[in-house]
Amino acid sequence: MPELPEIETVKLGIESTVLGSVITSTKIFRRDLRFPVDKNFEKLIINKRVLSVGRRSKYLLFFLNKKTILVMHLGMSGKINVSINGVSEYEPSKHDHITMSFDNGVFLIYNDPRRFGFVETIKGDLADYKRFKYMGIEPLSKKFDALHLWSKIKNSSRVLKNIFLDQKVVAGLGNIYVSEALWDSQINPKRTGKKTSLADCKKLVVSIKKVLEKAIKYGGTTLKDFRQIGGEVGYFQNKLQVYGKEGEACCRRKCKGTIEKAVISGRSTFYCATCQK
DNA sequence: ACGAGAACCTGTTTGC
DNA sequence: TGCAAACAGGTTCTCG
Repeated sequence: MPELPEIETVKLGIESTVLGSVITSTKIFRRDLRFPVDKNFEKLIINKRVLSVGRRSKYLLFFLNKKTILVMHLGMSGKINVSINGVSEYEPSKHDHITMSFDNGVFLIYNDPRRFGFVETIKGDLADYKRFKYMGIEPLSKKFDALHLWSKIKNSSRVLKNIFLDQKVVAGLGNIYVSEALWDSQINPKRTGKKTSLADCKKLVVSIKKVLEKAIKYGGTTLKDFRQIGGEVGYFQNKLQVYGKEGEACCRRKCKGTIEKAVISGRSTFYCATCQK
């Protein structure tokens, strides 16, 4: 489910509710998530204050005092639900794995049916965090430009679909937004890195930023599971141009093509072979 | 050293 | 209708 825009949507929603609050209690109903929840997890976060909330790629970060960072990942099907007025008599629903109470009455529920997500804490410097060590650039950062991208891909014989799913190249794109950004650039997902020019990279960078920013503006994409923190769906699924649209007419002006689906690197990929070259 | 493919897990949709 | 297979937004591990 959640790619960069979905996590950013959650981050923006959660920030205003927990910023400056102290975690008063936490309960773990299942510890066997993608990685087992550390046995000291509760101890490590309780009585700590949220100094800020952040996001890196698809990871949600709670910067707590005493240099502790709480990391949450939502995997494919994860959700975070927040109620502002607390909850009395809480009974966990199916796939609720973790809850957290804050001193301002906020109650947070981490729910993930497939358990591909996880939570963990790290101490000290983010740069040393093992999952970020080899992670690629943030696509919405200023440093992500055509030259940067070109340097990463110009010698690669992999296809662009595959390259953009690789978090070591650009961090935060997933299966939906790769298809959308390639369509927006009019570049074929089967093109190799080697055959991608600097001028193409310019287009790709513009499209990636444009698609991600627009998706954030619309509160992310809800195909099935994704919810904003109050339970509302996102709205970007109404703005998708190719993802899930196999057999439909390409909606680019003057293009008479039809959207095709191909499995590339094991993932469904949607594109228009007529206008994406 | 790298890249493709499998694996992780549950729920829903598709096809026979 | 019923059941089995395929498929789903991500990441990590194994194997060639």
